[in-house]
Amino acid sequence: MKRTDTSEWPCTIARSADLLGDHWNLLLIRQACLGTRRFDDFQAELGIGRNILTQRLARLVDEGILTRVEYQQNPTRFEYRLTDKGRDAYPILAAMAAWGERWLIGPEGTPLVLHHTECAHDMHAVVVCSECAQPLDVRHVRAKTGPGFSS
Amino acid sequence: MKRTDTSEWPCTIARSADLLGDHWNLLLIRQACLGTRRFDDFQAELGIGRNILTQRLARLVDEGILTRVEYQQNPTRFEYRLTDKGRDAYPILAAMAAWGERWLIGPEGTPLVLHHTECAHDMHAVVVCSECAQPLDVRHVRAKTGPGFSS
DNA sequence: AAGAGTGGGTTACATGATGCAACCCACTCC
DNA sequence: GGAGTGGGTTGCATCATGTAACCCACTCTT
Repeated sequence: MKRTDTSEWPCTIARSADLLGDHWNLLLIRQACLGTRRFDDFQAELGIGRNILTQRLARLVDEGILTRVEYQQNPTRFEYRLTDKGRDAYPILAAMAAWGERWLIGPEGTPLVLHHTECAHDMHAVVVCSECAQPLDVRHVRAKTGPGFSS
Repeated sequence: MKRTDTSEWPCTIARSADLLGDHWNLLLIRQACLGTRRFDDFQAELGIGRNILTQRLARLVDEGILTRVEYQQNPTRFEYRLTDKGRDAYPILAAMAAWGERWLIGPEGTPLVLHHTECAHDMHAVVVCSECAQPLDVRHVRAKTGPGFSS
């Protein structure tokens, strides 16, 4: 049966999860953030099947994460570029990378180091509160229903 | 065929995606963060099939995100509690919620509002640089290979 | 001019993963 | 002794995936 659709649930995590709760989508956005734009490059870099890639790229374009741009005519060729919405998803990936760095790597150390060109330091992502700038901890966060809460 | 295993890739995003790139896992962690601990509660709150739930809980326990604790004998009953590793994944969910709030909701407003008890303000998550505390933007981040880079 | 790319897909097929519903079992409560 | 409760397992039909082969419109090489 079809995978459960959570995109309409009254929870922004569930809605995001409908798109981001798919490893190929996450990896495609990661690649796009790293500069990949062409069908064959995504395919070669991730080893994803071409049919699945077609399907995922279509979904991401549909959701407004990527745009399909013609970059050449005769023959017409397309490339996939991040939109603002897609670019804005990067912090989520950075947070996942930071978590993975803390919990998923062995003694060999991180495979990838992130460098922030703004401050010229190697860094990792930290998720903080928009109001007090303190790092978040589940135990200090409460969820209340908001105006858009319904079904 | 089996879904591609990315847990050994030399990229912390790919490794995290192997676990977090699954909507049920994300939603289970979310529920656990909200306080759910029992099999039947997870099942009822998410509407997930019982066989899938069994399988996912086993995986999460296996990965050290949850622990299966006996909370009663005669008959023996178990509950699932977040570990430190699991609790530490909350910021990722919070980042997803913040993104969802910006891009996935209609004019009706957010269904859920987060309240930070530390500073007593309603807030949203922001992902910043560990060194300069500025919000991250893909265009200012470069990835370099680190010590653990191999296959 | 024939043959080998290149870029971006589609098709077919075997096998895994899902959703759904029914069934189990060891208690406890009424 | 019949109805829960909590935590699962089993079976089945249908989807989604991985793999690999095939297409097509051009262009470049020999």
